This record gives sequence, C-alpha cells and structure tokens, in this order.
Amino acid sequence: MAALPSGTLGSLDPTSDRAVFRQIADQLREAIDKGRFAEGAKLPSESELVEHFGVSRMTVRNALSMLQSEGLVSSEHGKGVFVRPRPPVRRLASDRFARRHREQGKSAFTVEAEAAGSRPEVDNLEVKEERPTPDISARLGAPRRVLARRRRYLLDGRPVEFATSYLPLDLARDTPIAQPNPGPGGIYARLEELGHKLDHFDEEIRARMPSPLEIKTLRLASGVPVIHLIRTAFDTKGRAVEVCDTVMAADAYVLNYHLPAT
Amino acid sequence: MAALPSGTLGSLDPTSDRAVFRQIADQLREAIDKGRFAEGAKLPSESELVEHFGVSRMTVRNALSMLQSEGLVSSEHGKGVFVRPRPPVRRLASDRFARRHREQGKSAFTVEAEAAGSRPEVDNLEVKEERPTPDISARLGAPRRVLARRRRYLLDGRPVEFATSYLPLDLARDTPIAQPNPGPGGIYARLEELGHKLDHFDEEIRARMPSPLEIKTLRLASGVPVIHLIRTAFDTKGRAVEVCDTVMAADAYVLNYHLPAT
DNA sequence: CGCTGCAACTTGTCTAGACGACTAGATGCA
DNA sequence: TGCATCTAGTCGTCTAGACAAGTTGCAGCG
Repeated sequence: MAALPSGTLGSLDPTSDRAVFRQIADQLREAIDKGRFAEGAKLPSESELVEHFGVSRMTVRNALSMLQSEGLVSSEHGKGVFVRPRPPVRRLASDRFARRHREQGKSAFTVEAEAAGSRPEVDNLEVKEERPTPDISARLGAPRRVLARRRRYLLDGRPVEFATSYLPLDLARDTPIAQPNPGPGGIYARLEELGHKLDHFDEEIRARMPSPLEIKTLRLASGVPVIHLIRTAFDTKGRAVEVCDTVMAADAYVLNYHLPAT
Repeated sequence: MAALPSGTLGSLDPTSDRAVFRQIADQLREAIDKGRFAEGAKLPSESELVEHFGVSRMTVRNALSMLQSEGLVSSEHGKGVFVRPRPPVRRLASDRFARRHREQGKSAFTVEAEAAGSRPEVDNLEVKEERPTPDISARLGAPRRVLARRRRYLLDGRPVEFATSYLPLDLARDTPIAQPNPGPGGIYARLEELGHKLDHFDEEIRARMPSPLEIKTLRLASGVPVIHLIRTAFDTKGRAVEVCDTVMAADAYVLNYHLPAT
C-alpha cells in the first residue's frame, strides 16, 4: 500500500461540526474540481484514505458514495475509484425535424452521428400494436389502439437514448409506418405522404433520476439523471398524429431551442 | 417496536445472487410503486426492517440510501423515512417571453405563480459589475465587463430556481437595468426601450446532479437533479444582448417547447 | 392548567472486523 | 514462447455494536 502523495489532501478538523465523512468528501471534491485529480484519474484507494485520515473503512466508503451519487466519480470493482470522464455530448437542435433534414435515405440520428465522427447504432427495434396508457391516449385524442415503435440508440457502443413512438392505429395500420424500417426520411416523411402534413411539434421536458430498468437499458453510472422528453406531432388539421416518448442519458445530451421573440 | 403489517413486504431469497440490500430496496421500491406506501407515508423504521428481514442495521440503511439517491424517499432525522411527495410543478411555456406577457407591472414569475395559486417570492437580489467568465464572455461577444443580476425564486417558501443575467456593461450601465428593480416588464422591456428590439432567444438545456452549493441554495433533497438552462437573447441586429444562466430544481419544473414543422 | 423534563423512538455517525469477488501483474511450468 | 496459476490489491457486502442527536408524547411538578 503506497503512501498518499503529500499535499494532495489535507487533514480533518476535529473541532468542526461537519461529519467526518463529509469533510473527506469535501476534500476529494475540491481536489477534483481544482484538477488535482484529472478526468479518468484514479483516486487513492480506500485503504490509502483510511490510513491518511485515520478513520475506519466504512467512513471512507460513505464519503466516496456521496461523490458517486453526485456523479463525480465512479467505482470499478477490483480496480479503483475514478474521476468520471465527461462523455461527448450530443446536441439536439430545435430544427432537427425540419423537412430539409428528411431528404436523405438514412435516419437523422445516423446522419448526425456520422457527421460528428461517432459510430451510430439502433437496436431493440420492436413494432407492435397496443392499448395506449391513459397519458398517451389523452395526448393522441383517445384512440382505442395504437402502433408502438420502440428503439434504442447507441453511439460508439454506448446506449444514449431509448424512445417509443405511438401512432393511432387507424392511421398507421397497413402503411410503411408499421414496417420495421419505414423508409427514407422516417415516419414523419411517411405521415406527410399519407396526407398528414405536419404543422408543429410540442415538446415536454423533465429531468429525474432513472428507474432500475432505465439504468440497465442505458447502462447508466450512478449519479447520472435522465432527461425525459415527450414530443407530440400535430398535422395542419390540428390532429395529434404521433407521440414520441424519449428517455436520454443526461450526461450525453444538450438540448438546444430557438425561440422567436414574437 | 411494533411488528410490520403482514403482507406489505415479502422475505429474502437466500439463493439469489442479488445482494441482500438490493433485494430489500427492490421490495420497498415495488411496494411504493404499487401504492402500498402512499406519497408522504412513513416507511417502516430501520429497526422494524432489521427485525423483519433478519439483517443488520447497516444492510437496511444501505437499501434505504439506494432509494434515497433514486429520489424515491427522503429521511428526516428523528422522525423516519418517508415516500417523497411530488411537489407541484411549474410549467414553462416557450412563449413565456412574448411581448404580450410584458405588459403587466409585475414580473412574469409573480404573475404566473399567482395565477397558479402559489405565493411567489424573489430574494438574494444582487446587481453588480463583474469580469465575465470565458463562457459568458464568448456568448456575449467578448465584452470586457458585464452587469450581473442574480436572484432566487421561491414558491410557497420553497426555493425552486436561481438565475443570473449577464449584460454587456456598455449596454446596461446607467440605465434602469442596473437598478435592483428594473421596472415593469423587466429587463427585456428596458432593452427594447433602449433600442435593442429583441429578435430571438437561444436556449441550451442540460440536466445533472447539483453541486453542494446548489443543494444548499435550492434546499434540494438527495436524489433530485437540476435542470441547467442557459438562454441568450439576440436583438434584431444579431447582437447577443443578454445571457441568463438558470439552475432549477428538476422536480419542480416541466419545460414546454413549441416547434413549428417548417 | 401550563410547563418542564424525562423516556422512548427515530435517524446520523462511526468503529473494527470478516469474507467474497474481481483485476492485474508476477511467477512458474510446459 | 505461451499459458495457467498464484498473489497482492482493489472494491462489494455484511455483521454487531456504540454513542450522538432530533422528535414526540407523557408523566409529574409548580
């Protein structure tokens, strides 16, 4: 067990009211913020911290688990605790559904990812008919049944988002939309071909901690929230023709919106 | 120490690979999801869980701290662990900066909160001149100095958001914008009076776990992320006239955006 | 009646130790 | 050389206990 490089971490203040494990977390947090531990760098091991601060192992682990739920570090069994690197983020522009982006044969996700130098993948493709949940039903104007299209998106092998599109079944049945691959330009291009000229989208954004299923599906580290986006597409007659429910790893996304000042 | 109501929680599977504290967390999570513990209800105490599952207290605490960092429950010293109630959310519409909302004498936040039946407050008002950070500087076209306006917003006594507006100093100095209260319609109304007719806003949205300062300022429970919104306002000449950096308690907000299909 | 203070119960913090499981590098054998 | 094995180091899980500190309700006192 190597000694800690001197000067990296200070010592505890026994007169402080602040709990010992919080003081240790504070010191590690400050060291990370100031760059004394770089992104991806290994923190001192638990036993080194135990020796340095003269506390028991559970106290050190308590401090580390604080940093972990803050998203600052992540631990790897058998290896150590590491400063969590910031993954490259995907920027979503508010014009990403503009018609001009629908010309290509590939999906918007694929085009954009390749332009950014990443390797895109789409998996978990599932297309099926369902009874809508009350929420989806209300957004779509209470259809009895809907077509649900589910998929997961990955960048360079890392899952970043999964999404389900819901369409009223009377609108989508026996059309290319019900096929696994709906063809160039995606389902929005198909909807317009079917006479549903798109007028506008409403997006609803929340952020929260992920459910266990979401942690598994997106392989999320602890301390990473998700962005939950629900988009409803309306045609020029004012009918809601699609609802897309998307859950994104928050550390992989920045959303951009352009608002006219009217 | 009262016995646990029978049937609320099951027992452990000793043959399972899943760690004991995870099994306990799973059972509590399921019970909460299924409504067997209502919002705001008290969970069984640690000693009751210790007795029920026949494990040590640290194992129970480990399970509870999982649920806490998921945002499902929050503990109160001396009282117990409670299912976290969902606070009322504030919806932000994408037209919230439209000129028509600027007519009133009160701020948009105040008007909207009172319409929703809440008691709004604004505090921590601070207006000062500063040297901009590199990021703010780049967004504002590299001014040497900026005017910073900081404030915190509360609903019914609960802090929900704090924000800082940055304006190039040459534009804001010796104007009502540099006053603590900039007058009816806020700084956007003043900017237009000064000849900077607003053209559009760009908003950039991220979600992440809060820093210790943000936890303190917004009095955040653990397991609650923040939404970080950076808005830049542009005038009709294409100049960035304001950058507003906002941090919101994610459990108090839903953001709504309206996107034309162009 | 009102108030104080105690008792019981709650979560918060910390200790000292044990064993398990995973990783990575060194060792030694074929 | 190539591979299997060993070993030291790491984090993961769990125990049994101690004392601190906040909350609540009640008994008893003035």
